[in-house]
Amino acid sequence: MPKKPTKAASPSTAPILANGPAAAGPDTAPASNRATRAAERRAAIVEAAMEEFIARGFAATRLDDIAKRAGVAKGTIYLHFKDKESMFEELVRIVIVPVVARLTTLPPPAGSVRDLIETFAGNFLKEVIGTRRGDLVRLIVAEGPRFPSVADFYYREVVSRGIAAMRALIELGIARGEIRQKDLARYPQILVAPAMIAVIWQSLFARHAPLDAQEMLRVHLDLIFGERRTT
Amino acid sequence: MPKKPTKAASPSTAPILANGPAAAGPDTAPASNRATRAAERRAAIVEAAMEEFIARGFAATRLDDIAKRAGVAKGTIYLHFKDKESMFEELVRIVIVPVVARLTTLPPPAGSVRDLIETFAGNFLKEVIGTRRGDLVRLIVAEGPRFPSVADFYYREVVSRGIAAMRALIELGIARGEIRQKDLARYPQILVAPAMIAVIWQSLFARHAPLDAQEMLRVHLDLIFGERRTT
Amino acid sequence: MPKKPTKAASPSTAPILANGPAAAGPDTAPASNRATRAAERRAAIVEAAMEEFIARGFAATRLDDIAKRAGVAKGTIYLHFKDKESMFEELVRIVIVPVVARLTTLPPPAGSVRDLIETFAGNFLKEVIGTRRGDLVRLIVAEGPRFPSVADFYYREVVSRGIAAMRALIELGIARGEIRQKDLARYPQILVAPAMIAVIWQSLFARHAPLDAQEMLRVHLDLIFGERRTT
Amino acid sequence: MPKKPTKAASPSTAPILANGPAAAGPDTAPASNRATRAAERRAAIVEAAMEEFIARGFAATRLDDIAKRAGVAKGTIYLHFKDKESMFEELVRIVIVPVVARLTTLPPPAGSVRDLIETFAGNFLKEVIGTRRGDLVRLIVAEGPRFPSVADFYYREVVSRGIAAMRALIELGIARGEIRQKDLARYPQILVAPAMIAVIWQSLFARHAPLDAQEMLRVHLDLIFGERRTT
DNA sequence: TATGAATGAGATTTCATTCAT
DNA sequence: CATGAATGAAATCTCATTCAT
Repeated sequence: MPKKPTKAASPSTAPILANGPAAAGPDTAPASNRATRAAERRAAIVEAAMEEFIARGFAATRLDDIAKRAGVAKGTIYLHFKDKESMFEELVRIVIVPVVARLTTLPPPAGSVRDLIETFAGNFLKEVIGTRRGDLVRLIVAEGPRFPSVADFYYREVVSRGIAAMRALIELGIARGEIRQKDLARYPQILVAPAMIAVIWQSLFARHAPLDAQEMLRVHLDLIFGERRTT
Repeated sequence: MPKKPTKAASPSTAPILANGPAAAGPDTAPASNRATRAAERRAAIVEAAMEEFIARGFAATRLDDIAKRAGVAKGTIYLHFKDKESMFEELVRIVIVPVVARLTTLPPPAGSVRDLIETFAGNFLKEVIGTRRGDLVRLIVAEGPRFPSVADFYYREVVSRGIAAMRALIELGIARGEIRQKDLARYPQILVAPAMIAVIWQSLFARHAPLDAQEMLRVHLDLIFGERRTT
Repeated sequence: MPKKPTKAASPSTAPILANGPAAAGPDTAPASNRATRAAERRAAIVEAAMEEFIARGFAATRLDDIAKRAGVAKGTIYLHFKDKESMFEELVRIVIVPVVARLTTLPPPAGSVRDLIETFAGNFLKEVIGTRRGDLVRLIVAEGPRFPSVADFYYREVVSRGIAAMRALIELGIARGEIRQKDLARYPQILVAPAMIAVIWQSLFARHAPLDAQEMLRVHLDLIFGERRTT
Repeated sequence: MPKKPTKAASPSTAPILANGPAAAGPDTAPASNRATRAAERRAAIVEAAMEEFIARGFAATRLDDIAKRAGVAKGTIYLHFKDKESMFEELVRIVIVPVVARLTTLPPPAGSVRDLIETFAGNFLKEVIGTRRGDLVRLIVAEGPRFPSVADFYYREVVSRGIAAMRALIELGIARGEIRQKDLARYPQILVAPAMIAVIWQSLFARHAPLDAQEMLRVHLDLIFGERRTT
């Protein structure tokens, strides 16, 4: 087995769960009450588990390593999660839910559809491609078949909503005359395909041939909206 | 862990390695000489290992199951492969090489570029999406980061060549006036992105929302070549 | 292979590590705190491993048997030792160190050199020949070539020191006129050779022809110091 | 396990079984008839097995390696020996018998007892210490307890005879007035002890502190016979 | 007679899970 | 609540032995 890279492969070292004091690492100043401490520990476990699962996949991840990285004892993990499997399943939920929550409170749709999509793609580039969150996508692709509940959840919460949102945007674009090909609304996957490819490419082939995701997405949007006059 | 489905999840039950009598299953009539028998066993192991790796991933696959499925004793595997890891690495090579070989002996480019690509895409649909070979792509995406040599090999043998071939086709399309957007040649990934997405979609979400890959690819090609007059 | 004699061949059943309550067997009353219990288990493993290694040699010893004999689970061994090999290497150190420690705190040299050596030889007879410690010497002879680190350690800690001590005694004997042959100081091995032979003889040939080691050593000392007038 | 030294540790590379065309290596010109060929193979197996057993001990020796070294197939070994165990037992006999045979046809006792013993010791030095045959002695010491039949055989054929021969020599020396200490005849082991120590020393400690066995034996004989006037 | 591919019991080692402290 | 030593089932890998060729 390729020896364990103690550090995750991802260039981004920012925690996958970002926000609030509860997400702080284990060496933070001791919080006031019991409940807070427990929440901190739980957050540390989630964070650590995510890193390990991303770096090694479900089966090859050791609870020992998660515990070490989270700065807790092995037994502590079992106070928060039933077992390794359900930990993995819960984890995906825990990590994805806030992301979805943020997406559903989108900025108000202003400007052209292309601008909307470009803004969205820009965020996606910044926050997903080449980050831990991108690795999470790859993790779900990798483990999905063995964790139908994970695949189900991901489809329900992320994919189906994303597809619906894209379809709405496309239809808006068609209605406004920005997009000429009506059939595109039937396959919103086409709109996001290059972005997904970019995510995977970064994980696997970045060191062979770096990919300028931003520029690729621009070319792709030109294909859909027509090339821009001015830049 | 989702209890082991002895049968692979893949809908296609055709062997991933297709050709010749040597690839026959273990219940074939006994062949003449020892060398042939050995080759048969080896092929059975490769076939069985591929199924198991696809169904469970590298770490969760048991050599015991591979042996059982191949109809050989556990020790026999070690006559053909050094250990589990190098078996996995060799396996990917063994399975991919003939595919690449077939691709490089492509039919002579005749007709329009769109026709060429459509023919190619048709083959791809038939032979990859929803088949074991598609699952293999997903497996490589899943295990690539832990098996850099596999990712390297796959990039070198499949991805870089595929990208080059696509770029050549795109440039031909541009030269002939079939494709208007010149920038596309810089990102051939855009051309194949929907096909890759289709592969992954089939593995993960087919039961939630079946995807008509053929139709999606047609829409995508319309985007690139312009919509067809007649259908 | 001569079927496994569950009990060691050695006549002495006293533990090779003698001292303190921590060395007690597994069926002792449970001690107070965890650290003590862990130390007890470790001691039990060391004791059991020594017995098994002596009885069967390194390669033929099964960790299963060590675990059974020590009254612990197989996995427990790996909490204390990295693997079988380093267990063996550590074991020799663990067992030898206290012996060496005791030897270096020798009784103050009093009386004639011959008396000194006879006292020493007497202790050696009682504590080494025909005991587990004697078997340990044979074990080191047996496994030394395959465990250079063990041979090194044994040479450094035991042999070179023993040789040096014997040389000092011989030179003292020469200076006092008790020993006439000056060259003996160049080969202190001659002084201890019969004792070593006795150790090996007991392990291998005792049942064919018992050897009165004590008497043999007396004859040998007569050779060196001259025969005693009275006895 | 200390990685297998493909070459034996012994400095002497001469075969342990020395003589006659039947002992020739595997790449000798093909002999005339079947029986000869079979004898050659058997000899090659014996030779190879001895090397491997000496280098690794009984349990750690692989039949595969013996076969490879002997230049025969693994199955061939089973045409000559029942199994690994009885191969080891027979081996010791096969190797030792001719040695004993040679010893029993000793040169006629001429000259002083000391000269006799010195001649004998000289041969011993040349033919045993630091050679494969010396390693064989160590092997018997190592494996004896697990192979009582080997220890028995060795005691019967070599040790008891050697002891008897030494005793006879000692008694002759006493009768002739060369040896003054009469008790020595009761412990002929004392006579050979330094030689045995030298054998073991070479195997284990030669690289830490080389031992001039010849000189040590001379000093020892001086102890027994008195120091020589002239040299 | 000789081969060496195949076997499968058995060895070492790992690691998710438990539970006394 | 938290711990981490202990467990033991299960995994990988080895190798003496067999047997069809």
